[in-house]
Amino acid sequence: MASRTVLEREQTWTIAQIAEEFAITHRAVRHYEELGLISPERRGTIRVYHRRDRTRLALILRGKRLGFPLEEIRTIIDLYDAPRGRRSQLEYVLAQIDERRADLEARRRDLDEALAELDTFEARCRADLKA
Amino acid sequence: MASRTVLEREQTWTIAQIAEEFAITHRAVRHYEELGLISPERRGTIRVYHRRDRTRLALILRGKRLGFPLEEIRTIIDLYDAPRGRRSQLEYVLAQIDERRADLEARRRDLDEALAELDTFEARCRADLKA
DNA sequence: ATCCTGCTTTACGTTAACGTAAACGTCAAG
DNA sequence: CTTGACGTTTACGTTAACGTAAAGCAGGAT
Repeated sequence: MASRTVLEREQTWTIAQIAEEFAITHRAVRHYEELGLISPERRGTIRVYHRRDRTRLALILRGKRLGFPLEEIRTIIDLYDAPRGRRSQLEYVLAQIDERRADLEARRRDLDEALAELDTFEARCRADLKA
Repeated sequence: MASRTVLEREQTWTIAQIAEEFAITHRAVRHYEELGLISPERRGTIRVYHRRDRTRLALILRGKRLGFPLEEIRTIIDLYDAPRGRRSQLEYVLAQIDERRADLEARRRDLDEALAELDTFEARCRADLKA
């Protein structure tokens, strides 16, 4: 094995690696950038992705799985690294968090209801099987 | 108060009432019908909605809130009143149920993670406030 | 008879989230 | 030096889920 650089000077990734790892296309990655969801470094013309971008991508994809539109996802994840500086800002952020939480909890209620219905439905099916 | 019909001969609704009650548009209701998600009775040319349609609409809207595409929602709710007759059918349905459950549970994991992150993020904000 | 209200169909428009193709720069390997 | 392998921009295409007219029927009120 080749020796590693002793000072790991912050790892970076290419767009191909990112796409591969997150199982999406280059196009999708650039699309998220167009919408301002990520903003990779540029070395000349080429995009260079850092851990920060990967974190954001993970959040984006989870947001998608949860059914949020990309624009909304952007405002949400922007919250996370907003400059939590002035008091007014902080209070605004806290309010936003409350909204988000309410939204997510409503979804969880829906989800739990759906799961419960699945259960009772499965029970009916199993009963039919024995008959 | 006017006297009610003693034999309540199964209540029905017009498209306007349905749209109003579920807070959606006539267009959306018809759209769901085009995709085969509901199939109201026809009296002449006019659509007549029964309780069955209302049940389905509720399921549709919940599916939407959970981020499922309409086509998928259709196959799901069709399951609910599939002719649970022959054994082979039943086993197929049970398999489908398992898939659905896996899907929903994955979503719940995502959701719970998101909520957890919101919590820790809120904590950080509150800490900043005291500083 | 005519007008209004509610319902209908037909059909084109719109937004979101990419897909897909074209056309071009670049750098290391053959 | 030319050929790939990757990367880039530009731009039109596509699917989903309706929105939005346009145009017409049907039955009750005026």
